[in-house]
Amino acid sequence: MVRKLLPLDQPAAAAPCCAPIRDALVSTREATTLAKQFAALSDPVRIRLLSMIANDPDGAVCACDLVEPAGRSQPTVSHHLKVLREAGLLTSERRGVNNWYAAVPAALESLRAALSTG
Amino acid sequence: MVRKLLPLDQPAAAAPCCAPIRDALVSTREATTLAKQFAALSDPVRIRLLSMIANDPDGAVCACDLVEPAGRSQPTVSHHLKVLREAGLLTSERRGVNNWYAAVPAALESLRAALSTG
DNA sequence: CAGGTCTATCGATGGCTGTCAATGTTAATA
DNA sequence: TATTAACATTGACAGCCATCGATAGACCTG
Repeated sequence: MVRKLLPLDQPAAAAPCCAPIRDALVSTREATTLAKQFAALSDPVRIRLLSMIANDPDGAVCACDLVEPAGRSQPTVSHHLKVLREAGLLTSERRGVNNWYAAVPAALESLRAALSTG
Repeated sequence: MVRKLLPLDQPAAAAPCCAPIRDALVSTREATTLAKQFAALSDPVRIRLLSMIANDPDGAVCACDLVEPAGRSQPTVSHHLKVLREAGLLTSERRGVNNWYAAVPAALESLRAALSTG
């Protein structure tokens, strides 16, 4: 956790994927999309990683600073970050040797919308 | 899907379990609780089951009416309903031979809160 | 009581997943 | 170029999970 550069900008917005669960009947396709996103949140290590990143005052966190607080090995943390990124909840940007991760607020908002009424 | 009785009342409210992910750092214990709840939503069949139940005009659905639309065997549907019930997202009530399932709006609201900012 | 219906449970199975050690890859530095 | 640091990928393994057929239990009806 040595050579750092600048944090990255806030990522672009993500459109809501599906109709709200409590608003209308969810199609099989929509259900599959939603299930994948919720699956990304179905691990306590990933929840904590996302929490750390989303609450960072700079808006982005170097991967090197996530290994120790996560309490897992470096490959395992890298794996979890990849899952969160592929679910659209995180973006990553390489800056020199470091990899900076930022949350995607719109993606969380999209999931919130799926749990809402109307 | 024959012998039916009356639907059940709306279930009691569920208190929010954890601090919002985007509001403060989530502890390991909170992360585990949240992860379990999100895991209940990490399957497309369960998403659709929850959607069907939460959108029912009567507020409750007989399990017998969920097997065919779920597209899974009766034991599989029973298993998924159990997962949703144990996650606090559904309640069940036996009425004669039938088992009626109802959504727990406060539980969904609790998950929404975990994804909110502030 | 006998028979039928609804639902949960059991046992088995194939696939997925979290984890780590080892290795590969990329980039900065001497 | 050689070395070091940061990070991803691979391979392996154990545990979990979705699924179904078979079965059991509960309940109504005749």
